[in-house]
Amino acid sequence: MTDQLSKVFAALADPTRRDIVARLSVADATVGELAEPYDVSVQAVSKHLKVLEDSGLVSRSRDAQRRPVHLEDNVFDLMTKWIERYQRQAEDRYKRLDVVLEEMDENNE
Amino acid sequence: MTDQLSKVFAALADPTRRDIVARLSVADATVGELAEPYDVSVQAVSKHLKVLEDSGLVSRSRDAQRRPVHLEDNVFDLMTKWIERYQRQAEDRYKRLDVVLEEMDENNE
DNA sequence: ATTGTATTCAACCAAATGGTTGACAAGACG
DNA sequence: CGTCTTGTCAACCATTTGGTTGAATACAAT
Repeated sequence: MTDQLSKVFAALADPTRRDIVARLSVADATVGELAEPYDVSVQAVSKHLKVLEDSGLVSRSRDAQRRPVHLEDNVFDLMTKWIERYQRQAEDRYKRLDVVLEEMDENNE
Repeated sequence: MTDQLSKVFAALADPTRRDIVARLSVADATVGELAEPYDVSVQAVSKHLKVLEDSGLVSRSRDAQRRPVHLEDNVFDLMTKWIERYQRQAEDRYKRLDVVLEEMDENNE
């Protein structure tokens, strides 16, 4: 699982990580702040953030002993492009199917 | 991992499964047809299809001993809605930040 | 009735995942 | 200096994942 698209999808497959992303869309936050509402250890959240960082969804800077986490929203485009491509492809297929059915109809008249 | 969104993201985190979805966007296909180009057993592909089916991304009908697989493209909306929501949220935040910075600039003039 | 084709089920295995606890590193601050 | 805060690293554990092979099921076809 080396490609970024796989990593991004895998990262968002976890509800806790999706929630972290949701909260980061409002404001940057430190690891401690992010961990606070969850019923898991700070280390576990730190691991989640590593997964998110590896996927490119977040970046971390440094402020003394704090590590503010920032959402890299540009990565969303990677997903939406993939999704839209095949969604469109599928839709187009049904459109073409409609045409075929219409033609069949016309031939039956 | 019970919620559908988690299942859909997890399903698409695998390159083989993404490729299957891509091919199904062109046309329905049987398990055997889908398995053919990959260097894994038919059973492995059958498992992949089970994951895709559990996520709601595909459905299977029956035609004698065949099990034609069909892409349920409506599930894409589930993802795009989630993504767009937080993408917009993040963008709005930067817009607001821009306003703040502009105001600071104005005060400095 | 036997054989062939398409697919799934079952048991197994190695690797990855998400969690834990304990120790450590880097700064802030008394 | 010593100590508190913030976060990561390391080792460990149970569960899940993606693959395998072999057996079983469900039809078709001869």
